[in-house]
Amino acid sequence: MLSRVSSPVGSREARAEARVETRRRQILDAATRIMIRTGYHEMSMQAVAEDAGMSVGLIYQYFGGKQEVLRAVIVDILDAFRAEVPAAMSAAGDDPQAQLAAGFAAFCAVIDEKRAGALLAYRESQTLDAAGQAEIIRLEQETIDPFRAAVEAGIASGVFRPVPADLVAHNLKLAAHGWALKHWDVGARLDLAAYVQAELDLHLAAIRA
Amino acid sequence: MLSRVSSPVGSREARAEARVETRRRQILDAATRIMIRTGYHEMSMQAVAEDAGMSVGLIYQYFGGKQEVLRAVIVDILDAFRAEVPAAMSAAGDDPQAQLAAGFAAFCAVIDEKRAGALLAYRESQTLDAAGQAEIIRLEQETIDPFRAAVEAGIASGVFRPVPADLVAHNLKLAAHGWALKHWDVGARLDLAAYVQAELDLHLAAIRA
DNA sequence: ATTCAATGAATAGGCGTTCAATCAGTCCGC
DNA sequence: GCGGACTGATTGAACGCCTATTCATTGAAT
Repeated sequence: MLSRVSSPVGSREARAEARVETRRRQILDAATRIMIRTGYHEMSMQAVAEDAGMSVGLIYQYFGGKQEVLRAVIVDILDAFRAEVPAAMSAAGDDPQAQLAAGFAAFCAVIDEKRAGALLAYRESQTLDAAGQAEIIRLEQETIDPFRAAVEAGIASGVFRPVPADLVAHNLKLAAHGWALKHWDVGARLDLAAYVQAELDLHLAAIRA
Repeated sequence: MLSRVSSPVGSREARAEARVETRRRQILDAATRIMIRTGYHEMSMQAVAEDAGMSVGLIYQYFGGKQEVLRAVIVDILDAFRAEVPAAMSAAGDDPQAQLAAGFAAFCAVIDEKRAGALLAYRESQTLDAAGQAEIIRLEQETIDPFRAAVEAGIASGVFRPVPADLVAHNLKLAAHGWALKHWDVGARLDLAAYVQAELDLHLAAIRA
């Protein structure tokens, strides 16, 4: 194409792009709602169309097919983690312990907010093809890498004893996921704040020098 | 019915029962193999029949339907955990630390052996109806209750500081599951023994008085 | 007049489940 | 022993249902 060079703001192209974004979001939101209720395999494209207030055919204008919708839904959820956890940690100052506490609390908060979506990402991610799975792994590692970095900084400064930093990051991630995965169990006894507090106490005690 | 009172060993009834068990196992093994490869929804009953070396119709003689096959496969896997973990712990003597170490090692060993099956149980258990899910929750709690008991014993005897015992049990379970869930990540850096060792070090350090 | 978003009926394929038919032992009267 | 019911295991083609995807057509904006 390469038609117009430097299209003006508010141009036809810009409006079109905005409409595309709106449509994709409508579809993603509808698909997320339905999948949370029924899971991927029980979600019919007709149901997504109805929930999104459009026709089936239109979905295929914005996504390649059912599996691409799934991939987009999962990436959408994981993106929230990737955006918020590192942000919370760098806002927490220089103390590794404070960073870990802030990052873990943020992680759990996002998980709590989107509990159903987080579970969805968990259980449906193996439905994706290899490329989709690789993308998910990348997003997840980007999310927890700040944990690893904070632990290493703490070891270097002597606040923490020498422990495998990546394993600690892995454990913190598991504990955050655990709030969603085993909510039927843990959630019956603790609220979110208490869970975060108790888990932090344990995980920090495990590594303190 | 109530035909024969006290049927002799090797009677018609006994042989029939043995055959039923053989058949159910053939079906379960075939279904497990296929689901590990493709997942529940992509598993067709025709494929199970072929893999098990029998006809489709026969499966319906031994199981009520596809979902009942799934339930049996999952229960079969969780049963291995429930059998081995408590056994390892009570064989480990009276010291709570030794008990936790033995139980955790056994848990991880079974997970490692049946990694694909454990993941399967994880992924597909939400496909079950309410009764099936309740059974799974029951099996899981039975498996990890010895962890809780050991932690409480340790607190009572002063080896451990006062921590929420059920949360520690929950964390140990997560760490064991983590070996399967995040094997693509952790397994690249550690072997099973090293993982068990490192996790135990962290989890025990977290609770030691 | 042209472009492109939007529709939704029709297509095509897959699969869980059923069931009438077949097969293989077991029992019993002779 | 022996043949002929009888019982229960086994088969697999056929049925019925469901849904992802397509595409000829319509509608609206430029």
